[in-house]
Amino acid sequence: MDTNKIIQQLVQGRELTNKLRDAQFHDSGEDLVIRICNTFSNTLSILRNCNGRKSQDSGDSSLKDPRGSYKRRKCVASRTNISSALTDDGYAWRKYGQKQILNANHPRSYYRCTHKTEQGCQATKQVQKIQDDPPKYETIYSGHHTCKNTLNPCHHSTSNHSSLLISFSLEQEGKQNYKPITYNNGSDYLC
DNA sequence: AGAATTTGACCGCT
DNA sequence: AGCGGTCAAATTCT
Repeated sequence: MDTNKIIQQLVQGRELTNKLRDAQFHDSGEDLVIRICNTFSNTLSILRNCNGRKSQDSGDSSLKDPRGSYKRRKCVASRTNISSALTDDGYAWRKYGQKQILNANHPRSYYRCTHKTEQGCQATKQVQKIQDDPPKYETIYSGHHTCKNTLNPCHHSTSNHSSLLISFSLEQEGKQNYKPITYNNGSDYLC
């Protein structure tokens, strides 16, 4: 397939969304537009990754091993998402660590997939607040979900945005649905 | 009671 | 040596 054309189209879409965001800076719509921008950015970075260095990683090395000899994950393909709020990405995450990072005002939280133990899912993410007012959070995703996420999406009858969010989330993650509920400090997202 | 979070320690990398 | 990522025991929550 012609990934260059796809990238070109996505770039155009992102730019248009940026213009839209600048034009209408109202609270309710802004968050959604930011999400859309992030989706474009993520898709682009994924495509560029595939384009640039194909065979590089192919699965993540053995990171595990009992204490004393575990190897750190390095150069794993990652995606960065910057959001004005802590948003649910549809996966169940378990927090496993928190660190104060040098020259950062806020600690960084480390999450791994809840299904890591049962299904060996290697997906992880790091969440860090990068700005106070207005709050902005940077989420760095590493690895891919190999788990079968058993969580079902919430269908709040009051939410008119859910269908939109679902479709974009599907694009972003390649599977699973978006559940528009509040972030729950890293624990499982349950309806 | 089981699951999730917190937090200090450990370990690899630079 | 210092930093950042992960582990795992202790603690808290449901």
